[in-house]
Amino acid sequence: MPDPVLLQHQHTAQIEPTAPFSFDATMHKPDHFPSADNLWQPGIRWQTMLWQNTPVGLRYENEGTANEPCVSLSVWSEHALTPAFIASLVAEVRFRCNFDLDLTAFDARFGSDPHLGPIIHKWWGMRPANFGALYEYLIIAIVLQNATVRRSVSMMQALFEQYGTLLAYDGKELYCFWPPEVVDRATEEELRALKVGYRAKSIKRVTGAFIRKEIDEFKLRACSWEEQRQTLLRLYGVGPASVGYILGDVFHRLDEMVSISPWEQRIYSKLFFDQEPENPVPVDTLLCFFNDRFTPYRMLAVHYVWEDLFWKRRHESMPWLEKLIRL
DNA sequence: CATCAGGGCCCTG
DNA sequence: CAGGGCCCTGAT
Repeated sequence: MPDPVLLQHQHTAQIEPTAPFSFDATMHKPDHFPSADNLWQPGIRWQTMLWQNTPVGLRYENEGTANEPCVSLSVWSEHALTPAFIASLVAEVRFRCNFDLDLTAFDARFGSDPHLGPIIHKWWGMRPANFGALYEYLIIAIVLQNATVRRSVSMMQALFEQYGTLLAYDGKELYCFWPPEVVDRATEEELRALKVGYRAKSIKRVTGAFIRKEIDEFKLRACSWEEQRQTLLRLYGVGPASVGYILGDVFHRLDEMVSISPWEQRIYSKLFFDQEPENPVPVDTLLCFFNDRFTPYRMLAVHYVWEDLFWKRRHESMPWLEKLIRL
């Protein structure tokens, strides 16, 4: 391991998310594969962040309750930060973590639903969240493609070790994502040496699109849902499955539900129809069902059921699920 | 040892 | 619009 960059300056800010807010169910997603840029324990999430080209180490801490939410955000940096920098960073994490999401309409509509209601109350205030930048999510999406979880983890780790920056703060050592310029300078062969295989080409070309400013995360936020979809689909190596995740997680499209991959199909079949994975419900049937039941919150509704399943998995073994996850 | 499919996507015919 | 190929890895 390289010598970490020691972050010695610490700033703190208080954030009050909208109520209701579930800290743990929002700030930790048990279905995400572990990656060296973050760490979680109940009540605390550590997360590195490259903001305005400055690597920082974040610690989110729960200091509130579901109905009186309060998050204390500590920011570690190599050099002292200006108030303007902190302010823009706080605004950005408010967006990324969905701290301003208003769940009241969703809760009112589905809170007494026989299936969804109990799950909503169990994870009261949970919201979809994404802790990184669009560029970073794209890299993760590419690394996820056509690979088992174990392999995705090792590809991501190799990329961090080669191109990321190791940060030391708050007694932790975590990698920070690289700016696109760093991977832009790398060759495809260099990437392939990290065993990312044919994904090297996608990583290079997506990185190039950011370098050439063909895509801008902040401009894209203001675009329509379909404009966002088309812009993302134009990226080489990014198809409908990756775009679906990005529209939901990065752009908070709570009704996104377009593509269902075979493994998701089998899990949905079990969760919503109690069908065994061997003979799953057809994708079209699932899409119609979600459409009828959950519009305009198809992604959000499914997110609750999905996350509930993966939280359960932490202390309950579910052999049918283990088979589908393929570690 | 060989073969195959995996938490997709591109490209070709 | 269907299907082969793609890097690698682990399961069979």
